[in-house]
Order: sequence, then structure tokens, then C-alpha cells
Amino acid sequence: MSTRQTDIIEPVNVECGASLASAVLSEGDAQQMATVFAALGDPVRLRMLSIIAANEESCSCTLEAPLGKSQPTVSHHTRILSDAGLIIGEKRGRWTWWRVVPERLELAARLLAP
Amino acid sequence: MSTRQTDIIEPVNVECGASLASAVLSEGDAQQMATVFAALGDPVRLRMLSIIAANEESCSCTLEAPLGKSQPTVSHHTRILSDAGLIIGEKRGRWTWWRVVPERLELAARLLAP
DNA sequence: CAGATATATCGACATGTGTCAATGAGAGGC
DNA sequence: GCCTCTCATTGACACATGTCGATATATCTG
Repeated sequence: MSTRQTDIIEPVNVECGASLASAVLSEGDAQQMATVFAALGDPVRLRMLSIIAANEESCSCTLEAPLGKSQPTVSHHTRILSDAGLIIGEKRGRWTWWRVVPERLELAARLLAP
Repeated sequence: MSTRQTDIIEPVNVECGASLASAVLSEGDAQQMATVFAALGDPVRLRMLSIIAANEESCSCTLEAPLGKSQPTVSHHTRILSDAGLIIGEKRGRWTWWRVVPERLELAARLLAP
């Protein structure tokens, strides 16, 4: 519907290195950052991200077993992480290979760091 | 019900400085960290946290206007941030003064940082 | 081309979440 | 004691979300 997995991620207008206390977040920035944190706010997706990060690259089929979730559910969660810009998928042959987007994680980390 | 606002926050068993890639999160750790990120995953709460962080200390009554939300809604959100351990409230007289818990923010930031 | 494989999407369901009006519970001021 | 003020809680409602079976789409293999 709204955004396909291949769509380009909108840049977040939070200034580089801005932390929560430096200035009150605008509603727009808050909305975008909330999307990122909401994607992180599910235990299945956190473990999924952890697995992908630990393996540099993972295809969806290797995620079902350790997460104990069905294939549609795994696809649903990769979609949400992807829409949040936290992972990016590259389709090679029959497999989709997922890897984390470190800049996106750092953006979120910087907002929380003092 | 489950947890009162004055309850003690359970310590998260994520080792100090552990990042997502260092090891696959256990289900328990993932659950606890997901609670923290879920609390951050709402634009109203992000702005609320930003206001509290920018002012060192804020009482609930000063949050309604900038957030444009009703008093019960503000109370609901402070509750969720408090349950996640991200803010702590001290009741002095008629006012409840909220301030952020930096260690909790750093814990979340460290998980995301490389 | 036919079959198998990997993912994405759809539909449906139960559960969770954000919101507010109304009410309850303490703390001060008169 | 009574009224006011601040905040928490309850109840209700619309909406979002996690989950899975069924189905669709695309790609490789024989």
C-alpha cells in the first residue's frame, strides 16, 4: 500500500548528533523517530535484528527457525524493520538477503545518548 | 494492577556495553528491551521525554499544553515511560516532578551503537 | 514447460494501544 | 471542615498490531 519495501527511506531531519535534551523535538521529527523506535519495540524484531547483525547477512528462510515464527510473520517483521530503514534487503536469485543499516541504528542511538 | 509507578524497575540482564551484533538476544532480554523501545515508539512520548530532558525537571501540568493532550492522556504516557524506567517521578506537595533516568537511555543507546 | 522453492501479500482474528470524559484520591489554602 | 488543585484510575471506544493459513509471484531446476 503506502510504502513498498524497495522504496527510498525518507531522511530524518534530526540534526546530526542531536540528543533529546538539546531541543524539544518537532512533531515531524518525533513522528519519524517514533517509527524507528516502534520497529525496535517488539521482542521478535529485536531478536531478528540481532541475528541479522550477528551474521552480516541473513536470508529470510534462516530466520524462521530461531524465531519460532511462521514465514508470513517473518516477512511481516522484515517489512516493518525495512520500512523503518533499519535493515535493507537485496534479492539475489530466490533469496532475499537482509543486512542492517548501521547509520540508522546510530541515528537512533545518538538521540538517546547524552 | 501489574506494576505501580512506584515499583522498582527490574534490572535488564543485557551485559554492560553489549550491542545487537555481539550476541543474539535471549527472549527475556529482547522482551525487556522491547518494552523500553516500545515506550519510545510513540511521537507524543518522544516529545514528552524531550521536554522533560530539556527542563531537567517537569511537572505533569506543564506537559499538557505543549503536547496538546488531555490530562488523563498525559498521565497515561508518563506511566508508560515510568514503567519502562525512562523517567522517574517524585511527588512533592500537589505536583509530581518528572526527570529522565540517563542510565536507562544509555542502556538503550548502547544496544544500538556499534 | 512442469515442478519445487523462497517471499510477498491477502484475509481474518484476537489482542494491544491511544484517546478522552467521568470519577477517585491526596495535598493545600481558606 | 470545605473547597480547590493536581494527578491517577476507570470505562469506553476506535484503531493499530501480531499472528497464521491460504494464495500469489517470482526464480531456479530438471
